[in-house]
Amino acid sequence: METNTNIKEVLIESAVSQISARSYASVGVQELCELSGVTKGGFYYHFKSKEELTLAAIDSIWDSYKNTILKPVFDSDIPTLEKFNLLIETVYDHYVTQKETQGRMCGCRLGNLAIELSTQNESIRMKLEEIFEDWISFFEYVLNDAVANKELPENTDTRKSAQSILAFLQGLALLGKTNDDPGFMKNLSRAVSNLIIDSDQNKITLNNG
Amino acid sequence: METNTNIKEVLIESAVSQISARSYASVGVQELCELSGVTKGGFYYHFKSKEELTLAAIDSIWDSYKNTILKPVFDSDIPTLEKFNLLIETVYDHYVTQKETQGRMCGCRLGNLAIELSTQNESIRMKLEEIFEDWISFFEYVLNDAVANKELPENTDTRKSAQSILAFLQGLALLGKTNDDPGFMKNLSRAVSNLIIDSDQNKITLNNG
DNA sequence: AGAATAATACCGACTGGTCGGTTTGCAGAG
DNA sequence: CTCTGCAAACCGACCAGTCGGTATTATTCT
Repeated sequence: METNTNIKEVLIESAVSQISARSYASVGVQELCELSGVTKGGFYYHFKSKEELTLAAIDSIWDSYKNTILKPVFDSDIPTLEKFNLLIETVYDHYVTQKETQGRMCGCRLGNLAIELSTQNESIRMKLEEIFEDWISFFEYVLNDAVANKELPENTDTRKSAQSILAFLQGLALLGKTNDDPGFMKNLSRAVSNLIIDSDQNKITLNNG
Repeated sequence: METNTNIKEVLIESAVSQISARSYASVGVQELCELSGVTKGGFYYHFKSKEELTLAAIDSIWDSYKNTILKPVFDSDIPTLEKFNLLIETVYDHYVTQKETQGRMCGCRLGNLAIELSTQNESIRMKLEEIFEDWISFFEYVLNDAVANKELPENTDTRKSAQSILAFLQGLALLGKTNDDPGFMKNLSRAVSNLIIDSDQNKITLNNG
């Protein structure tokens, strides 16, 4: 007999959308089952717990962020610094769309889970820690490339800069969510590049600034 | 008979510490009562709901942040830009202490509630929106002062800069919480001042940079 | 081939417990 | 005798997770 492979995927999709729109705690397994046309038994046949489903949902969110935001932006053929400006603009557009389609600005799906669950669920915390590390490493790699291409000076602290940029993104998402308004990111695309610093914590002086 | 005014305060204190260490959803009214030596009847005599207690807890947190962090830092007699550097260092110390005393890095208590509840509880969301607005206005006021004192140029975008600084703080707290490590803020004190931008979104060129 | 057996994929009623909140009881002060 | 300031018992709703059962397919044995 074949597994209906859709069940897992449909449940993950429901989990992503519901948990993102509300919170982990407020979304019930029963509710997820009803939304997905699955019974409780079906759920627990495929996932051993709500936590396990959430772990799968987190992977799915991260894949989606990489494919729909990071890759398009950083594969574009523009100078490195402009890529980071474009990133902010793309994320801004993303949140505007979110607000239009869901009626709400829900912030970063990973940041939301990180804050809600980091002190409560160690395996989820660890997964998110790894993902944020991937995210930071990705930025770091891009910046290292820019150093190699002489777009940035040798003494650029690419690690700290990458961390700062992710922190800035997460913070803007938090404020945007609180105000239910993506506007916090508007007109800040150029501000990100200010977070690229050298090893003495001074801002990099740009050629094209 | 006199109201035991301690009950409200003790409950608020318990709520602040428990909700900060875990989450709003995971902390029960019953539990709060037990920790505070109060019965449920007592609780609901003083607060009409868990939400109302939380609203009071949020006020208490904001008061505490203002008195123990913002005032000491910004009342100090140093140049404006160094105040922002000092802010980051002070917040870092705050989180280090938090981790030592509670065994956990729990992030910003207001940011945590903002992310968990903004999509679920409109009155809490509005209260946090107001508090963040106060916070931003405070930074903005400090920056405006610096412009008036010629510490910053005329065309400084104090509003956007203030927003960016708060976002950065919140983002660093989020990453720190996820990694259960305040280290993200270490050696970033000088980076904040990079977020002070002019009306063309260029970083302010400093005299003392 | 065909019967017997096993494994898979799923169903939905049910369990023990927790939730926020209510109702009633009651001691002491005015 | 009443009103305040609680205490204690209680309420229905809901929670994640379990369990006995079933239908369908795969495998083994003859």
